[in-house]
Amino acid sequence: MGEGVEWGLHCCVTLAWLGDDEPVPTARLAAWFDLPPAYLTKRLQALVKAGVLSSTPGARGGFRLGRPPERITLMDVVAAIEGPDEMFRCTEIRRRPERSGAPARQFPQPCGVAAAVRKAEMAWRRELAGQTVADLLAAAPAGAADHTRRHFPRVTG
Amino acid sequence: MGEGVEWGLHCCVTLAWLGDDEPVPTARLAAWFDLPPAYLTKRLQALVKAGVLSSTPGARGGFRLGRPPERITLMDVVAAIEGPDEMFRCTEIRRRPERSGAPARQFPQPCGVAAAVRKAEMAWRRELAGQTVADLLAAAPAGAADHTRRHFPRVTG
DNA sequence: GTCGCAATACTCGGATATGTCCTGTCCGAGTTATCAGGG
DNA sequence: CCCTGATAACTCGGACAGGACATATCCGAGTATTGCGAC
Repeated sequence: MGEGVEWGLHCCVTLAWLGDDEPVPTARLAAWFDLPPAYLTKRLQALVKAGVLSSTPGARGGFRLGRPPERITLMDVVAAIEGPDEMFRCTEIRRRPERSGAPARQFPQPCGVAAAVRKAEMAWRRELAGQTVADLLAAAPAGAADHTRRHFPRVTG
Repeated sequence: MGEGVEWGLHCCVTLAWLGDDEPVPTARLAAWFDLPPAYLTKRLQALVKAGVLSSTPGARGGFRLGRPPERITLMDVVAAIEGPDEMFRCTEIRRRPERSGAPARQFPQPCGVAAAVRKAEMAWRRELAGQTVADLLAAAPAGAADHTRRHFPRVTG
């Protein structure tokens, strides 16, 4: 997993705390978390394309949540940033004996090995899809939202 | 996930089918699956170090299963090949506002974001640990073992 | 005031370095079986 | 028949090259707000 996932999730939580009265520019988020601004922008754009965030261009523009926190699952964020492809890619190794001279056979689909690993992968995805940004907000300590709302605007971007 | 995982699992299944009367050299496995021999060796060595396989040096040496298939979980193979580190690494982004001028706070440990993702990661690991190579053998089609035993020795390494 | 115009502050998308890790190869050292030759 | 030594067949570990992908930066284009000046 790239670290972009961590960035994305923390940005979502922060945006939720700040509310969506007015959009937050990337420069501020980058300054807050001490991240490279240009690169963070790329990641946020990916979240916009997935509908997790919405962006408003122009002066006083920036990013805000694309929908309420209860409807943003961790799976949404991970999928948007890491890309849609699964972590286990079956290259059909099992068929290669044919290249090496063995006679062709009937193979069940999918490959048993691939199916087994994918079962685990589905558990991972299901667990991610079962948690929302709202859950993260609920689990955060009491003063966290206030602390953010108080000091975020003061950070020099 | 690197493709080494697929290699490792298929090799385990094949080794199980071939039985452990006599060890199987890497060159044969590589020829069977049409894989780069030197690189496959590296992966098998990792499995040996984890106890999944055992190796016998010298002429007529090679690899065989390190323990019965029922006691080799998919987690064992994945951990041996992919390494012990978790896929999500928390870099404690949440603390960085302090660097940017915000006052220090008390943070719960672990970070809520990290905990949420790790919960999903645990589901993935649990699912992998719940399946063994023996399960893969049981799920394979009827003739697969025979087919392998018949044609494997004929492949020119 | 208000209309128009320029400057500013943002996002968006693409092009481009840089770095890190996965993939793949090679070589030397150690270990064991096999085999040939001499007693 | 047995002992000995050489050869061959393997694993093991490290060093190293190449390429793919993640990381990071920069620039031009588009868009909205703000502010200024003229009427």
